[in-house]
Amino acid sequence: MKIATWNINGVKARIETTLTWLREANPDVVCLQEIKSIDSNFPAEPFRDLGYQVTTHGQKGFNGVAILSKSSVEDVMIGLPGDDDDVQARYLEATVSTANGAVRVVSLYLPNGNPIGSEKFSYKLSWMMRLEARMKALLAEEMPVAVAGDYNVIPTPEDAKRPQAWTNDALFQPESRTAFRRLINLGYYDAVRATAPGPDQYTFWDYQAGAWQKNDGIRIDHILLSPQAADRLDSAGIDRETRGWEKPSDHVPVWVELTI
DNA sequence: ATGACTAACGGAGTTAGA
Repeated sequence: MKIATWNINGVKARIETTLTWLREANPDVVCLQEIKSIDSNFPAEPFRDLGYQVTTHGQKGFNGVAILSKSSVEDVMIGLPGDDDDVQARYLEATVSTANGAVRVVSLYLPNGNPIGSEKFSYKLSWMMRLEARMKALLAEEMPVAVAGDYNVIPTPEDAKRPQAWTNDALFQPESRTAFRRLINLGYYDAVRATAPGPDQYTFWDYQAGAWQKNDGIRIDHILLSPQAADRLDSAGIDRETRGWEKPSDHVPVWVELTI
């Protein structure tokens, strides 16, 4: 089972790009972020035509996540538990089943958190604490779990071309990186890092200042696997070539292949 | 150098991204 995640930066603007990549990469499950669409406006038909069941959790104008799946989808959970006042559409969870087994799949869009010291930054950190609680509960299920999405965290200096340029950014703050390590230390496996070691493994390049041309990127899109999923990990990768396409997202897809 | 792009909303500039 191939599970991918991609922050497409607007489904309306990215529909053709997304469909082109789906035809080439042919993932079984796709987690989308920043669909920037309410559920009723999401263009589900072209995805259904490619064989996907479509589950969305959107809102007007920004944010919004989705899960596309070629096999059956059950037990959908909308929103990250822990704060009834949080109205931002950033979290979607569902069980994807085949004849060979089931995987609990999360599509998340973690808050950016800039600028440091603002309410947005404290929202990011509290959101990550809620995520830690949820991911701990998921481990207790003792089943394959793939927590995929745009984490908006640069885990280590190796995950940026110019780490010094991010020292005053919420994505690279010690608090953000510690919170990410706490997720790993629950017992999750950073699949893309493990299978794409070394420098220059990036998933985001800014639209500005020729970042793509200079490979001035960062690695902020991650797939964390529970032990039961990591045991089934065959391969993982980053589809960086999509960043060079016409009308690209500023993020590229990352994916894992599991024996399920 | 908080600039540089891009998308959504709305119908001109503002908000948000990272």
